[in-house]
Amino acid sequence: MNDLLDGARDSAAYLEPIAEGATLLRGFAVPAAATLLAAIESVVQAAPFRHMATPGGRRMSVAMTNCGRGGWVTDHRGYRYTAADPLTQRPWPALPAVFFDLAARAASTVGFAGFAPDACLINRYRPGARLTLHQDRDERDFKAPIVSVSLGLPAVFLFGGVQRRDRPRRIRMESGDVAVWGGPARLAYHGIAPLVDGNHPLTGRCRINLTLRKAL
DNA sequence: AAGTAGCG
DNA sequence: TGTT
Repeated sequence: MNDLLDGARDSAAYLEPIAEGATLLRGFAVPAAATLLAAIESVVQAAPFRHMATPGGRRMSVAMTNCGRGGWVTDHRGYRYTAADPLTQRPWPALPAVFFDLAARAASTVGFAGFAPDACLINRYRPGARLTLHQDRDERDFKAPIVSVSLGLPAVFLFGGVQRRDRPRRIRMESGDVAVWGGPARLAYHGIAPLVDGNHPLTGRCRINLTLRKAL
């Protein structure tokens, strides 16, 4: 299992700058992808995917679940991190070591040493699902970066600036790609364009995204 | 301290 | 969102 992670160092992974403080690691998670998928399965068994509601009452097209000490949730009361899954009233499943290690290593590779995530949001995109431009600002402190892992179908990642008016770049994310943003880019607006239908050997007709954060 | 990852 |  460690050899899967170590393998990333020797694979064809390469870095691609997105913006100041934001980097794309292409192919970084390819060697660990199957292991990550297995861990996702076990999380979902305890905390199933669900479509949360925005404070305005709209159902999100992306299905979500969480693992780690904190889980991101939204409902009519707003956005926040909770220790327990509102669906089951039980604590969110533990953060799998393979998630933690991958995120810490990706962060350290691009200059964020000591990243210790305590929350992982798992997003499932089916064809047509999207995330409009938003900032991640529900975390306690913004010193820690965000690490985002793409698995399955490709998607167009929209990455803008810290001002909403900044026009986002469109970046194609493929399975095994990892985006890391922090420092001056920590509050950058970002999103995902509507997922294009397709079939991926790993996930079938969907894309799974892991977003690791230090939230607490 | 009001509004929000959605909508047209 | 609710409340000093």
